[in-house]
Amino acid sequence: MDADRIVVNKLKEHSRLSSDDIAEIKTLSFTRRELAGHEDLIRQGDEPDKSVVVMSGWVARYHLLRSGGRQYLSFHMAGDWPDSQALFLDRMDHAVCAIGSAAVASVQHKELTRAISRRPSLGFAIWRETLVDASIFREAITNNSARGKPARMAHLFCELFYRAKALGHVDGNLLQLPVSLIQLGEALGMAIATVNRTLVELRASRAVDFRSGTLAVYHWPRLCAIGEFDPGYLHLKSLPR
Amino acid sequence: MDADRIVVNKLKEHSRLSSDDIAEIKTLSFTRRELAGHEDLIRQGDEPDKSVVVMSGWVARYHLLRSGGRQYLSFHMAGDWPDSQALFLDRMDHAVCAIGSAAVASVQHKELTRAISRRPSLGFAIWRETLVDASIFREAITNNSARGKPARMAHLFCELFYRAKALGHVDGNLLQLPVSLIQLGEALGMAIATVNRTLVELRASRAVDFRSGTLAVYHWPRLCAIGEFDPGYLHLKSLPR
DNA sequence: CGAACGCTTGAATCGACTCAAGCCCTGTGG
DNA sequence: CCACAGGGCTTGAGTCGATTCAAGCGTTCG
Repeated sequence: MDADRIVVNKLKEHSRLSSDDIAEIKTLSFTRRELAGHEDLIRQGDEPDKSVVVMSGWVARYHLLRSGGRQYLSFHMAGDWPDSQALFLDRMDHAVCAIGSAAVASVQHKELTRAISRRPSLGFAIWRETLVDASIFREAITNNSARGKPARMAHLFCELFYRAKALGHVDGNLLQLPVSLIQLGEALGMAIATVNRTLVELRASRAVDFRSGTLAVYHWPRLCAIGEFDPGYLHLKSLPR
Repeated sequence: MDADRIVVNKLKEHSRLSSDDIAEIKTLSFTRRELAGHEDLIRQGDEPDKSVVVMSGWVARYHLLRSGGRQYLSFHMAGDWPDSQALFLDRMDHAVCAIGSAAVASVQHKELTRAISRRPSLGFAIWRETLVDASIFREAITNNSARGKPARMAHLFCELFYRAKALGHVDGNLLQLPVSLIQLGEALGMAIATVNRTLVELRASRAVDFRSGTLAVYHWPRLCAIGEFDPGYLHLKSLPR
């Protein structure tokens, strides 16, 4: 799929786009780039001059820790803008890497700001995109701080599945999600041993299974219950299911 | 101080404002409101039609948990826009309450969007404000997920002190911060007993003391070291100290 | 003066982490 | 084609630390 199609599709999740907005998006020139697994796309401290949209696969944002470890902050799939913030914040306070092989498309900031100044409503849509992003971060704070381990993991699964479903990336009850248990632990703030034990526990609930890079949702309502998941914070206009 | 002065002062932290931008800000009509301690200003699920700037005291954002408890997400002092996101996200996914007695000033969204459409650069400044907000949330994820208890608490103290200093709210080495230990625990994801024990531990370092609503910083470099604090994520143009 | 709230502290419990060993699968080189 | 090395996953045992529970103190406010 073309980058502009993906962008329009994504922004329509939460914003109304006029045909002029869409036409403006079509004028943007995207440059495609393929990424190998674990490849860094942007590093902490970089001052990028372009913004990136995910075209396929997954990309993640993370903080580098003093210890050398990572704190994963968010996961992004086709349609997401993992560095939309860089448009107005010069220096990256976090890094972005590929999770499994992925592809992205980048636009020059200059082009984007020109488009925004021509179509302010397009700017508002992208702004809204960054605000949803912030909302997801808030939920992550609560998730990692206030919920028990099984609920925490279930909540992440719920969110990723729900977002992927909204963007049409779910195949039946399966979602390809090539994260390792180590990365899962670095996202949820748990040691790898605990990640695995929690996974075993969740399997026993017969609501989800995550193994070898595939998330299988067997019982959505029960999974939501375990994860205390309420999708309101994702601010999607059309709430699937 | 007038609301427009406070707003200009705050936005100048990270954005360049032209005299036209400032003039536009001065046209906004703010309504002042006094808040008692613990009073809710905005509730989860609300659909506010105005934005709020803190005038004095502290305000906090929080998620209500199923258990009835709270997860505090961020603390805001005079100059901050604790609900800037509500401009473009209709439904509040979190609540805002006063910490101690506080005052806020509100503007109608309509007025604000009108001002933004007239002065796009003003919109960019507010947008940047929301992006810094998101950056602070990201740091909170890392703080609450990856750092040990003393570092976690020290980091929060560093952030609040640094931000307050930048806005001129610090008096010598003292910062008025009327949060209870319970609230501190609900922000940092620790039980109250642990909060107190960690406080004792930090006192022993002779770098900080927090008691009866006052934060005293005795040794800033050591406090930063304990909290692994690097202010880059606050994206301030002029970095004090 | 009594009640309520917030802070403090100790003791016991529980859960997560670390450490360690072993497994499976994959990819590589002999 | 098989052996081996490495990475990721799995699991158990022991340790450590945070939580819970509980009691007591101080201050504030009605």
